Amino acid sequence: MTGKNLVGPGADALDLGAVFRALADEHRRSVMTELAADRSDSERGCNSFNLPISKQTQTHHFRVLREAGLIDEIDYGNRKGIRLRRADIEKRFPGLLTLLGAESPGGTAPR
Amino acid sequence: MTGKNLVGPGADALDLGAVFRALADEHRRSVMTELAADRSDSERGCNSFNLPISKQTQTHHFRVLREAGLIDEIDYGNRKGIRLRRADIEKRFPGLLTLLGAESPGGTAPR
DNA sequence: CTTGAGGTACGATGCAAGTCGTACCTGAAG
DNA sequence: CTTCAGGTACGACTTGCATCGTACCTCAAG
Repeated sequence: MTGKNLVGPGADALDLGAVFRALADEHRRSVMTELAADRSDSERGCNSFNLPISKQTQTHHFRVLREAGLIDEIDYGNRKGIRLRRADIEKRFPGLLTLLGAESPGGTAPR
Repeated sequence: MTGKNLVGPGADALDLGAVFRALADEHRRSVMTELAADRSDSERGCNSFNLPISKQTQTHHFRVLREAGLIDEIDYGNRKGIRLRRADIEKRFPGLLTLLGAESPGGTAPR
């Protein structure tokens, strides 16, 4: 079965404020950082991120990311797929995804 | 008199989370967009931004921007100067300031 | 059919953040 | 000196948001 894509804003309708608000949360940013690091942009499951929060809260965070236009959520009924909207983000905000890789200076250096 | 520079984080200590949280607010982002658009990086006064908020709230917002490492605040006693930390930002998060110029598609023109 | 895992909807809660009122400080101009 | 504009400190208020509890839905495997 193909599953239907849950709606998000169009590529030209991405709002910088919504994007920054979405990326302001640590959990959502860690998801985006993982997605941005995988250049194959393969579809991922919701619990492949090992977020230390309840599933209700995960639903909330993924919705925020989708409504900001950063990811697609594919609904399969009893499970859900996550995919980065790399092309749309790069078109609208070029360089944003690269920024997520600069999270810590020199990779995972101690503080 | 020269005025003393209020303290902010070092260039290598800029935190992406703090930066995104700072840019999530519309008023702070409008300030940063204005600063980023001025390539001369001249020092500006606090009320040269015409923010539609009280001066106490302005004090709050400029402090958040300074503590995120995005601006310098120069204290002259009875007034204050604001300057963009362009070099530090570009070194730590290259492309971030360019992103602020992409606020609305096609410059500032409505569609 | 029943069961169980993945996910959502709704509401409640606790905390962080934006806003402003009052009072006070600093320095320049009278 | 006094006056006044720019700015800060503190507190109160309000809103937004992250979090989770309870209940319900969907689908696949028994």
